[in-house]
Amino acid sequence: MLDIRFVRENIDLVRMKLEERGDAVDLDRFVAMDKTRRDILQEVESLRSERNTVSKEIGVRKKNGQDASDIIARMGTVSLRIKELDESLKETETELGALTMTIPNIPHESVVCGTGEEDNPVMRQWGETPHFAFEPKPHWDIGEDLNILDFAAGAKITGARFTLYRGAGALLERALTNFMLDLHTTKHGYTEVFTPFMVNSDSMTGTGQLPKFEEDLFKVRGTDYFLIPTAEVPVTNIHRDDILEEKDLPLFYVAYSACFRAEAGSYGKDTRGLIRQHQFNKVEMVKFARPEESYEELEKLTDNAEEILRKLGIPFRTVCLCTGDLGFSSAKTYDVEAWMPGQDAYREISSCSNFESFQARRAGIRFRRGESGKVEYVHTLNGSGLAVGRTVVAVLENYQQEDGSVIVPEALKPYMNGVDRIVRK
RNA sequence: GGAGAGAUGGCUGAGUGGCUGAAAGCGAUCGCCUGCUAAGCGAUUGUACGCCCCAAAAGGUGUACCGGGGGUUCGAAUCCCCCUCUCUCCGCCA
Repeated sequence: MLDIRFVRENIDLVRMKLEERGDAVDLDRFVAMDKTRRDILQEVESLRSERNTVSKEIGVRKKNGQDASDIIARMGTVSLRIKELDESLKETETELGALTMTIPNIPHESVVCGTGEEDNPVMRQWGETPHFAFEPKPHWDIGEDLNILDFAAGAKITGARFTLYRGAGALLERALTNFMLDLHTTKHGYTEVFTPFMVNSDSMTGTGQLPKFEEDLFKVRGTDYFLIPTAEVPVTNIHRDDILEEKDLPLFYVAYSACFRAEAGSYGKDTRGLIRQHQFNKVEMVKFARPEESYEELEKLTDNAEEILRKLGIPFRTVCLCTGDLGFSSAKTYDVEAWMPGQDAYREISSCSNFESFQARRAGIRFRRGESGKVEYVHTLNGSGLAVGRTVVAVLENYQQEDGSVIVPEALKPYMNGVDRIVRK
């Protein structure tokens, strides 16, 4: 959610910035509704003021045994009018609120203009892509040949886009999760949290999934609850409606969670393998920062994600999403893309974003400036550190051997119960 | 799932229709006092939105908010209805 006053006062700038994203937003309607709201508000508030004053007078008269029927009758009319105005105010605010909720964030000035993925500039690249003396296999073949990934079983148990991990596969997923959590908590200064995997609609609204993207979510029948598409939602909402102390900022949280995505509209995309699942595991980093430090924190956050890949020895590149590819709530996003030899492509494995005050405003997350005592919105940031399933993919494809086995990366060995090579059993 | 008790400011806790944005205490901040510390004294101490002023900040002013929503009334923290959450007991359960 943008600052309504900022939009009101910088309407042309906002219009221009949103056009860069390629989104059509009816800002004229927004401005008109905003004006209507303030007009009604002024009228109803002055009537309330009158009523408050006169009601006191009624109280005084009654106490003194005087007659007050004339002003009581008058206030009856006033109250009726207030009720009418309240109703139209509510209507206006509901509509204005709905409209406001559909306006995306303004891209940061450093974000390049573009229309899609192909326009994302590559910021850096790390690692040598491995050379194979044989044709590298995609992970779905590696996993099935080693009997550690069972896509058929996942489909039988649940349906498409669900996978059963078996033996060393399940161990690998768990090892990666623990490796990531340990690195972020012991080396990068994050506090680990473990959250509910279902959240209510207020939480989903706070981080921007609702109301616009309900079709991407799984809703729990008969409740107001949704399965989380990312731990970003519960973790960011830890501080919903809070006023934090400046001295406590920045706050760093890391959380493992299962993530659930309906993947509506992605039919036919990545239908094979682990890349696009309805359920996957992810370690998520979330930060709450002062506005003046949030971009520095974004760089560090992205580096924290990249560090996992460097330690695992997996080549990657980092791109900065252009205006046309930027997510709804984000002002700036880096995607970290791991090299997947079996698919001969870089694939997104982490997405690190600065939301500035966009989520904070929706979710009411503020902080008190030490000196002035003034209350301001914090900046929220988050990034995957990393998507665990996709990291399994990267490990399998980068460390595959000609005999079909997979070598366990050095950094992961302490987590693999002595398994240093995954072989068919 | 059944029965009961609750939800008020940073915290504890008064408040059953008007003078209560909310007593009192604690905490916090600033000042005074004081060899130091403690004690004492005084002042300040919520958020949101609108309007005025304004370069901005500050300031002024109005409205709303006592878990959430609706109702009664000239007027609701206070009365009525619905919901949520917390606590206690019983049942069930990993």
